[in-house]
Amino acid sequence: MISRSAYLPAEERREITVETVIELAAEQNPADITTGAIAKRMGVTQGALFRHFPSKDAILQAVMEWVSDRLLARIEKATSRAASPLGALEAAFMAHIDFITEHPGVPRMLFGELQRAEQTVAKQMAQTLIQRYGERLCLLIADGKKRGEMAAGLDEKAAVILFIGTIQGLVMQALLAGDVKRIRANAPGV
Amino acid sequence: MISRSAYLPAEERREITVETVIELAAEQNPADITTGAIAKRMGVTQGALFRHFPSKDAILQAVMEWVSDRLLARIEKATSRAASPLGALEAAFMAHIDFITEHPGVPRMLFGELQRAEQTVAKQMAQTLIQRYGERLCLLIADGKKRGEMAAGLDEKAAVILFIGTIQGLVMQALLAGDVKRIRANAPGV
DNA sequence: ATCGTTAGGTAGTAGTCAATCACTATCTTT
DNA sequence: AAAGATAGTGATTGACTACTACCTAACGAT
Repeated sequence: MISRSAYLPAEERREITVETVIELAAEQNPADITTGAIAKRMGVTQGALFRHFPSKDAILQAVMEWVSDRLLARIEKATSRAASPLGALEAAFMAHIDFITEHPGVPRMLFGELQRAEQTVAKQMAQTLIQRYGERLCLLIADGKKRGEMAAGLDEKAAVILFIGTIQGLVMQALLAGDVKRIRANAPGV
Repeated sequence: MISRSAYLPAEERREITVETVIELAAEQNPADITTGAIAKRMGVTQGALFRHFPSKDAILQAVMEWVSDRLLARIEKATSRAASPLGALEAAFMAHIDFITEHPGVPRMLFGELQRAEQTVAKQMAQTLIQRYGERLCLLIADGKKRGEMAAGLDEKAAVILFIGTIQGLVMQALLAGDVKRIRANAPGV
């Protein structure tokens, strides 16, 4: 069959919706992505979205789930391939940067969620994502200290803040320059 | 006169408005601070705001101006008192952290502005603020290299990203924990 | 081929928001 | 004390939002 069917199955629609939101987040403020804008980009009417999601927040929730799964999986994969803890950290860093380069909307959505006042489910997911990420890094650093790869006096929590902060800094620079590719160019130097 | 007059002069109202916005930004998502919420906090009606500002964006613009002036002045003051470039960097770091601790809404507003898609005047001011800040740091680092305080091979731009990124990281941690004081506690360690 | 199920369209509703405007209260100048 | 100027009120407007109810078109199993 060459021609696609006019209707998509529900699961596929949900997937496409999530990807569309991340796509839109790369172009505009995640805070004012409307359901209308999402639907328009998908080539459907606005009301159709609510056949697959009970609310807008449920959409954001699905997005955070998507991000969590993919990002953590990539980090896991990258670190497991590395020989030493230090190498694993570097691999995690580059994997993270690669992920963001592919999906520039992701850090914006994450930060946007964290900014929210109400404790939504989506915000909770963003929080646990970063928390789990931090723990993973903490383990790597502890491991590195044991093997003598890193200074024993190193404060692990501070190091984690530095690690994530550096990525945030790169993202912010890209936000300022409006240029996503610059991230990749600067990353090795840092 | 003990009792205040019922009406405030325009200049004072503008000042209070700006401070109120920063206050609100510390408690909720800057993106959805409404003119109604600002007015309510000030104890005036919503319409009254538009007697002193032509639009909501003009209010945000005034806020960014307020932030720019105060933050840069503090950094300048802190760095000028330091004996060496390295000491100046440390002083700038702590001055910045202090400023954020006093006004937790500031980084949130800054980041919120940078996220916006449209090129508003407020966004431009945020951009130039960070740009000028970065240049100032760059000079300090270059100076430090000359005096041999820092490694000559150090990439200045990367170092600046690290510097600002670290502060961003601390802010994000506070955002996660919902605890502003933690910033100050962790700062020296980093 | 038929019929129940599911995806999507159409056309709304209720609510919120920034901005406006006619009016009133307060202050200042003379 | 009168008059003009300024600060603030309160009601309203129009644009935009998430969400819904009802209907139609396509699908899939028998």
